[in-house]
Amino acid sequence: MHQQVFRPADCWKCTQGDIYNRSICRAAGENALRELDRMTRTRDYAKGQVIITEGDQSSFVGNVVSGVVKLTNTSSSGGQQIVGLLYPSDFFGRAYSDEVAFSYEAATDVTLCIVDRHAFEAFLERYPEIKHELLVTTLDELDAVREWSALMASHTTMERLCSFLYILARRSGGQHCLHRDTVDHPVINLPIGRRDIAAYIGTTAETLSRNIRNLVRSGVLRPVDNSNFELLDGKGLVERAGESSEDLDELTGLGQRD
Amino acid sequence: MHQQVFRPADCWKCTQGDIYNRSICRAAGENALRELDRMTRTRDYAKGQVIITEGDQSSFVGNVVSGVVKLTNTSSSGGQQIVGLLYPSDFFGRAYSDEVAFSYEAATDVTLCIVDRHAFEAFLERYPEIKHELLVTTLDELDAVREWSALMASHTTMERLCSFLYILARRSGGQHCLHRDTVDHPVINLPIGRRDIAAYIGTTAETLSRNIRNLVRSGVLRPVDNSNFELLDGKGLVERAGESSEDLDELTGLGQRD
DNA sequence: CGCTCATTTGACAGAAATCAAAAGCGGTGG
DNA sequence: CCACCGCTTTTGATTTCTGTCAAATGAGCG
Repeated sequence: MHQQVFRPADCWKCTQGDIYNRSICRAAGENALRELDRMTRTRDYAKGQVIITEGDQSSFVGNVVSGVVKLTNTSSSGGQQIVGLLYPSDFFGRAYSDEVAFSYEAATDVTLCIVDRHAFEAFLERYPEIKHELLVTTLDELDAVREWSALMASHTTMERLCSFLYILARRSGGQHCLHRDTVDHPVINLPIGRRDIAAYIGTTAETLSRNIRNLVRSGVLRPVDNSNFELLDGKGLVERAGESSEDLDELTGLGQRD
Repeated sequence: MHQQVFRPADCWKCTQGDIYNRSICRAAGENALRELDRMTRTRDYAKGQVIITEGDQSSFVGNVVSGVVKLTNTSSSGGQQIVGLLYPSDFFGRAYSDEVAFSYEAATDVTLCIVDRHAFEAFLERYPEIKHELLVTTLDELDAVREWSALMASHTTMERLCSFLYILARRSGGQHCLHRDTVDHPVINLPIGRRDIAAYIGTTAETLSRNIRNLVRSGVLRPVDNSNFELLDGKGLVERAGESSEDLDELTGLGQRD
């Protein structure tokens, strides 16, 4: 997935590669990185494993190193609602709160770089520049989530689906984890099941299925396998999203910031 | 709206009343408050006036003192989409960014307490405890917006409308600005027009109108005037929202944190 | 009062949810 | 390797809901 070799002793640094440059530790100096090395450790979760359960004590936080984590909100009625997807370099968990508001679940096999929450908070006090980075990151993400929720207020399912796919295309294909068949035809990977996607974009699995079929029939997508689609007509996708690509680009930092 | 008399020279303090206790300056000590007094000023905007335009340089930030501010996202297609509502004590504007992502517009006549953005950022460096408060506030708000966006993924318009109304009931009736006819029948005030509400909850003005009518006919709401409804059956409202009131309560800090 | 704009209402066509059933996929164990 | 099982996804038929167009009503304002 990444060319880089991951070194456990070097977790938060994660080399000069993608993750380091995008996670909050890009603001960390030598000393801070050394400290982080000592206090963090990596942990793997198999697809489907629950990492943190909604309502739990917030005991650790961290970064996604590889794979995709899904953020869910379990409504009292029992329904599980997707609230966001976390990609490599995204921060997860809840600092400065005793309780976590959402569940975190491994959407694929994932590797996380985790750190005790209280230790991390103490660490932030020692390194205000990193705390500052966390604040800026959070503000950016807030903007992104607001924009996302505006997008999800689109009237038709097709608009919402295309917005979702466009963002996925940029996250899964454009930044980390390059998967391309040809230069102009990125492959969009759907890391979660149809039912989850449907709930995420506010529809049902049936309607979602029909809309995907329409995109395939009209030549926008070509199915590779059940969870991978080649994007043949990016322009068509954007048109159907009913938004300009600039607007959609602002959202690339979907699950977590850019 | 508030019994308190607002004193310009005392803006961020805003007296011992509601606003002070809920805004980030609750973390401010004596010295910080004195400084804030000097650097802030209040400004009134008439209903409909634009406070900050999307894409503008982020030149000032502040707190809502009275009234309601609507946060909008202008899509490239020209459509204006409501992204959130800001009530008294809510922070507005964008710190640590040169550009603002959304427009801020006075939904009612409003009074704001404003401060130059760079001066405020410099101020935060001098008072880390307030910067900390801003971080915590932002994290809380992020959770709230995420939950809101999950709510907006409800399938039917009625569910989304009832969730919206429930939150409004708590914001406009429960916390500041108590308006009650009887103990159990709060009055819900709609600070924005139908068209805006419709866009906010992802439907059209026509469908919204029909859904409101249904709520009135089934005895959940009683119209007081065009923008105020008495909530006769709070339980019915929650049932129709398809969520438990606990879930909805977490969202009270809608536009901005709690 | 007459103007404009917002909101409501009605009629209708189109989109989406629902119910029911078939097909596809992934794992297990023979 | 194959058959079987449970699960997800797709498909079809039907009903309900929602968006759209058009027109009437109502509210605010000079």
